[in-house]
Amino acid sequence: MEPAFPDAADLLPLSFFDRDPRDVAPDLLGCRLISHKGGVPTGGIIVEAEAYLGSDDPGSHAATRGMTPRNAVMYGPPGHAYVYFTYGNHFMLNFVCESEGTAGGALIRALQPVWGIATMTQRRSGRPLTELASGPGKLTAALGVDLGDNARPLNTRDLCVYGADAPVDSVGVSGRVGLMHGYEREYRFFVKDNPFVSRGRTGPLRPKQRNEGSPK
DNA sequence: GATTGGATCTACT
DNA sequence: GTAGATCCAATCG
Repeated sequence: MEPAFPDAADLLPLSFFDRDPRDVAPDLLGCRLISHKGGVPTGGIIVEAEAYLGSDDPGSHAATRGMTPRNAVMYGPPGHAYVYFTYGNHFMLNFVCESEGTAGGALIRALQPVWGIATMTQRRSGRPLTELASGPGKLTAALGVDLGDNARPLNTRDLCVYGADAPVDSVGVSGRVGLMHGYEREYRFFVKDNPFVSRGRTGPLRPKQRNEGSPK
């Protein structure tokens, strides 16, 4: 059955995020993320996260061109959700870190489903448990997170983060996934021996060669 | 107006 | 298991 629901007293204070993302990301492992979309609590344990810095990080949105309307949230106060649309179909969920005025965030890449599994399974078209949230786009779909959650504080009923119930067994570190620049930096943290961690890269990373004739 | 960007999904070997 | 196509928005010139 489902483990006990986290107590409100376990909510992470927003100050938890007011520091370097490289410290926040590993600390998020084992923490519990829960959403209340449609009145149904869904969520689980964070098992994979990546750190993104500000202007000094080539893999960050903030590095490309400073602040833009899209990534402005990353410069805002810590402890807020930074949700952004990509791939035309998928969302990415980040937690804003660092003090207001400094860009920084932790990207949540994988979740171990715990609460509302039935609902999440429906949202994921009946996929097996291990694939409900084993990826950034998958996990937002499972939780029902969308652009409406952008800039939302992480201590509200709709979306909140609780501290770790128990320390994680073993934390692994590796290079980040899916980046064309800055991927060599080892800012990716995950729980070792956990089947819910995303596989990282599978297919070729850069198709690059598109439109080979194929007139239409 | 044109190009870039990255994860997921589906089909096939 | 592997490979390729898809898809929408933001950014750039």
